[in-house]
Amino acid sequence: MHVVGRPRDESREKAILDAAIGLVAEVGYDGMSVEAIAGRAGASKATIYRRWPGKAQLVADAIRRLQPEAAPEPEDTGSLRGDLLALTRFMFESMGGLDGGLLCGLAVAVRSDPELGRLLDTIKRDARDRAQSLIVSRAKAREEMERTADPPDLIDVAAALSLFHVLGGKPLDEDFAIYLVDKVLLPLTR
Amino acid sequence: MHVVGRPRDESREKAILDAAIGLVAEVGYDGMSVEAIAGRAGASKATIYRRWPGKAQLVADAIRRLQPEAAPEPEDTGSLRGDLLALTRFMFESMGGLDGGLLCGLAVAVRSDPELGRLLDTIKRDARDRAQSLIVSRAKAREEMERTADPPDLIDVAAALSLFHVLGGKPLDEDFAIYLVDKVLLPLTR
Amino acid sequence: MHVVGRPRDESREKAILDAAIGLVAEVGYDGMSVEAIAGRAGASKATIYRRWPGKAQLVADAIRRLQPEAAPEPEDTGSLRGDLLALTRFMFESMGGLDGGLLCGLAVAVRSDPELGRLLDTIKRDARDRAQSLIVSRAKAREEMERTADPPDLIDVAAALSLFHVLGGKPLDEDFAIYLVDKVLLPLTR
Amino acid sequence: MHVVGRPRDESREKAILDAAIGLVAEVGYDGMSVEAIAGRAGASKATIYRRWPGKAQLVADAIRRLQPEAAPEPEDTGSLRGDLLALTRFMFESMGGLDGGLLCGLAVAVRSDPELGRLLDTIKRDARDRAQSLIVSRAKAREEMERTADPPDLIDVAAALSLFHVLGGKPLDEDFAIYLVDKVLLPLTR
DNA sequence: TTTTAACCGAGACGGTACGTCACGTCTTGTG
DNA sequence: CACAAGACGTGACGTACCGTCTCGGTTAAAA
Repeated sequence: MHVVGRPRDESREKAILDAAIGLVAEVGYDGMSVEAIAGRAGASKATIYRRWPGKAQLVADAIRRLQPEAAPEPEDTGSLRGDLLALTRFMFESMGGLDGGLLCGLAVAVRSDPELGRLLDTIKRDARDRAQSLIVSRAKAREEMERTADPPDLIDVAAALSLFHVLGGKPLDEDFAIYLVDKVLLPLTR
Repeated sequence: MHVVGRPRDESREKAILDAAIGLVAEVGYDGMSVEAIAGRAGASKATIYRRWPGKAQLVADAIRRLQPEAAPEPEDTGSLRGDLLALTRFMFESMGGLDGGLLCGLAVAVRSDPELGRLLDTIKRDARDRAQSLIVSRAKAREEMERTADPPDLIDVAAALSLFHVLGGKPLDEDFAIYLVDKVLLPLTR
Repeated sequence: MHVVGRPRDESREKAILDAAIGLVAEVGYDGMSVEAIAGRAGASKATIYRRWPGKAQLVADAIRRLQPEAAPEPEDTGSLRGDLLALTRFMFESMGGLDGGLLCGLAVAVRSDPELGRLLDTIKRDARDRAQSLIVSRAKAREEMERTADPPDLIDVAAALSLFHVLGGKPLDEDFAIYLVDKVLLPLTR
Repeated sequence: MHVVGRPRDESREKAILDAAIGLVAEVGYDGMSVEAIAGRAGASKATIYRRWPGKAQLVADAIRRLQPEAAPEPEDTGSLRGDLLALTRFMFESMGGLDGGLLCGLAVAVRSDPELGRLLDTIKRDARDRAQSLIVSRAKAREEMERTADPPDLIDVAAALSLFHVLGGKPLDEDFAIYLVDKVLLPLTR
């Protein structure tokens, strides 16, 4: 362990990740260069490579940071449909930055950083564990669902369809949210 | 239109696309070089760049070719569940090549060739128009579905979940097909 | 020997050589392409390669054509100095096109066509054989030179200095002609 | 001016120029590739293109380096003829590498680097300023030349004739040196 | 008159070099 | 030590040119 020498300037990390996120969104994974990240962050390549093993891992980390550290407690809207809509809208928001370009970065980065492969899980895992069970139990309490119902992972379905939607170049708007809830999620609870 | 000059050797196109597909599958989009494609195809870079504007578009085209030109008539298995399973298995097969590496190629290529964005549509469009309506009408005839039922685009849902599944690094196996049909597709028909 | 088939269109040769000369003068040997020659001549590459083995030989041929087929009888100006000046001016004229660009073409072409190496001889050979002896004998008749004088090849010297001059980027103007005659050629006759 | 950053490794320059000279001599300007220079120098194309704008300028620089930085003091041989012969032999030596291939490189490079056009001057400028005046003043002291004599630039003449000679494919040997001195240079001093 | 064979323009082909750019490593001086 | 700056080797990119080839079409001598 090193006990002497100049300590790392932890502010660099944020600057670099912010620059990376911005560039992924603007020009995509392939269109950006590590040099551009360094330039925008006012950092140097040496600093970047001292902290991350490569471009892919850096971008992976940057995307990871995009996810909210703590999904807020899903609010109780009073109905299953309302809860699902709120969940969908929240997911849209947290995927907001994930337009085509960012997803490409993700898809590529996933190759070099298998651990990032679980990011897609993470997008929904917390939500599922803390949201789905809550929403479902509320719905059962309201007797909107049968006690014995065992729906599939709704968040999986919602995330998958949203990803598919956005990959096709279409926007994650209210129309799609309503379609998603009324034609897919809600029927799956019955 | 050009009326004179040496005509293009159309056999080159197939050779080049085959080489591209092979390399995407073996080393991934980033790991392959245009020169390697040319070498494997017994072609020259000039020939490649005469036909495609760049690497991304070439790979996009190559992936496009993977799709079956004509989806076969979906067989009548005698039950809605059987039909859906057959459809799912067929889709898995036609997505077979789309492992992680290939999907990365796709994800990157999609950026430079918006038209490829509609590939995801194409994966299912024909199938939907000729399969979903057939399967649904058969199911209604068998009285497995209500006459008035209007399920969402089942193929959309199936494709989206499959893509999501494979992006997470998991295989498109029989277990997942059964989960997909029994927990998602079939419930959506009710 | 072929006795049947369409005979060559001899007009193509001139068109191609003219185009080649023009391009050498405009953009230099390296800056021009065989395709550009073909385009400017309204010809095709096949026609060019049917007649010349390569670019260097074509350019060599084109430069060769620049030389006058027959040097005119050098006029008798009444004095040795006048004769030498006239000779020098004539040489400048016949080297007129040989600016830097053209000389580069020549220098490169000479490598691939040793026969062209003798072009530099040709620039002066005829002149020497038919001019130097004439000028010298006239001068001896006028008693401007001793009967026994045996000057070096004046045209060699004139050509070499002119080439050197032009390679340095300086123009073959009247000032240089007078310098050449008064400071070099004339002294060599004494 | 840059005050920070890794300084250039000046040893690379020599390695690259040496490699370039070697290749020009071996295969000629056209026959060599920048990649070959890089390979032989143990350098990379990036390093080459960071220092020179292109192949022509690199070769120009390499040829420039061929010239001796400091022409040695011309020795006093005791006679004008001896001094001129010594000068001629020295010039032959310093032009030694300038065979056909190297001259082609020069001729081409001259186009892209006008400053190199003055290389031909440099071949002789120093020599003239420090040698011609010395040789001439010695000759005048020995009363081999008239005090009032004002010969042309002998080194110009010698260099021009030598260049012309070598361009014609003929060697710069002792025979030519003697011809040059006895038939041209010496007569010009009278 | 028909055949025949070489010519012509256009332009695709395999190759090879060009000059650019990015990656990830390294080597400076400064704090 | 960390850091900014930036040179380094490596290697892919996309462009341009070379010299060859294959087309459809033309032209004149031979049959």
